Amino acid sequence: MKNNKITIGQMAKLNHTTLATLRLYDEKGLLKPIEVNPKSNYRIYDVRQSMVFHMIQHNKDLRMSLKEIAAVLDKSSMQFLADTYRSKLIALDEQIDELQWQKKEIQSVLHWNDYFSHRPPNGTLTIGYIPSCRACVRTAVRDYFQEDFGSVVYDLSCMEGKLRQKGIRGIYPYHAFLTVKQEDFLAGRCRAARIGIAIPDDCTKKVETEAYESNTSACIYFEDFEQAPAYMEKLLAYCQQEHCTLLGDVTCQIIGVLDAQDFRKTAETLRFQVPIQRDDSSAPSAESISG
Amino acid sequence: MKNNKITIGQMAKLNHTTLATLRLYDEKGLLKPIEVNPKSNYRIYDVRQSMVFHMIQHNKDLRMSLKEIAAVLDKSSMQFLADTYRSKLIALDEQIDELQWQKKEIQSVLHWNDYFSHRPPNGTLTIGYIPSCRACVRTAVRDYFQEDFGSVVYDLSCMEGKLRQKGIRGIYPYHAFLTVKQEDFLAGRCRAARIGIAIPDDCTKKVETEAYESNTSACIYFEDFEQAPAYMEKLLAYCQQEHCTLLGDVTCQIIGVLDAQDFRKTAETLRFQVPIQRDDSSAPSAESISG
DNA sequence: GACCCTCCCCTTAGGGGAGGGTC
DNA sequence: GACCCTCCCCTTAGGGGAGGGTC
Repeated sequence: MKNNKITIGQMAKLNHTTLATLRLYDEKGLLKPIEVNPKSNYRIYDVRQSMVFHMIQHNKDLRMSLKEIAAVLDKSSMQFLADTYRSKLIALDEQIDELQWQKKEIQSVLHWNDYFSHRPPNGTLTIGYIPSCRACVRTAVRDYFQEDFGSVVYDLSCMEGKLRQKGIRGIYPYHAFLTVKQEDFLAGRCRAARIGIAIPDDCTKKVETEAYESNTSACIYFEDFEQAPAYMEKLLAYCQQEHCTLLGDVTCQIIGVLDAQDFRKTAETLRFQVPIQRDDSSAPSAESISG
Repeated sequence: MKNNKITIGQMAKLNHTTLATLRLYDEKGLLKPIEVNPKSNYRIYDVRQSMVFHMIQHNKDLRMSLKEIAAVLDKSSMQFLADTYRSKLIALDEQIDELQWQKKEIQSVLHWNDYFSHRPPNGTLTIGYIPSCRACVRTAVRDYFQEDFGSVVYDLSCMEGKLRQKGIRGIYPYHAFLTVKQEDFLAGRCRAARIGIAIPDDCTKKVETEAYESNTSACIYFEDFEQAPAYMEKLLAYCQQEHCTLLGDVTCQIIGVLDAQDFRKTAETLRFQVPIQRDDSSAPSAESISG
């Protein structure tokens, strides 16, 4: 080390970096050697340039791009540095929020995964608790049950696209559903009335939603959208047999859309559900549907 | 839309994405069209593939790479998906910690920046508060004051490299210092005894450190390392004039290392400081150094 | 005429060579 | 012999063309 001069190899070793990095910084104008041998092109650095290297490295630790770092070096202004850092601080808070969202989202998918893995088998009839939610809902412009699941997917994709534009993401696995009016259900007509997507609690201010109260529902699980009418009939029969009074419209809840054996294929997992009240007296009441 | 079949353009519009993205996913095997016209190579998708696209998009929102997503699709296993997500959760916590560190680091640089901008001018003599710290310290193997600032930079870079390997970063702007023994100071010998780097409080367990207590010090600010001996003499004269009793060794604190006008150049900003007790009585005590 | 195709070049921050001079 | 040089290719997730066929 004569006059503080060192070779690129010594510079790299001193700063625990590589030749490629130093050459890149030279090329990008971040850190140029103080001297270049004109015939061999050998780079010569001053030891004190380690300080500049440390500054660059520190700024990289703060996730700044080389371009941003170059701008700071070019300006060489404390004011500019402070301004840059202050805007970084704001961006950092947003990034932390983003990571928190990702955590929450992963946890909710893990929960769904667990739920899906333990869902009742095809055809199961039950009476169960349905939690409340808020949902973005549209009137069905076509009768999905007369078409096929593709038309449901199409309309849901359109709706999800609009939700995304409003900053609502993570609607996977689909918290989506169709509804069938109670009168159609009773008449055995499997006809879609509305289509909806449940919205996470913290996003309900971003879009217009409707409240769905928690309730006790009679449910039937099934796995083929085309068989929906048949399963709806079974649910109706079940309600009659169990002496249920209907308290609202029927929902066709979409539980899963991907084939559990091949995620690249679609396979519906569905549940018809209708809020009910069970008649404990054997004598049927006026609203009872037991025939 | 015949039989749920749509063109690549319709698929892109439906999912608010681009042709380039769909072609890339085709190439990478993430999402292949159900059909390709053999003579025109036109891609045909099934609307229901939107569901697969949504899954891909959702996983991208969770910062998964296309390779990771492809692995999930290839395995098509709920167990594998859950395992992937659980390891993501752990990684996310680390990333959040990292962002929190960056915030803290930026705030500390902003604070330093403010301090640096308001530092007393060259040659200022003061008596002031010096906060406590813990530092990683080495015996000086050469006398920096007889060489030049390059040798300080060299040794600090070596020390910082070792600290980095132990996971201690962000030692910028340099919280570094040299020390001079009290006896040398009194004899007017500007000779380095030790070299040290202050360690952030939350990292003191990662490396062996020594405690430096807070104190009241007589200080002199200066800006040229080569002039250190002259400024040390001035500090000594000041101590005598102010009837100070020395309470420890002298520290040559490095305040800044980069040129405030050109961040690519080095320019030292320094402060000699020595812990003292001021003798309020005009009669000098035994330890007093007033001549 | 609108839509789709396949190249091809570009972006970040280097890593890892090959082939050839230099201290 | 160890060190350094300049290409050159590679990685991510597409964006933005050009030039040419297709519905």
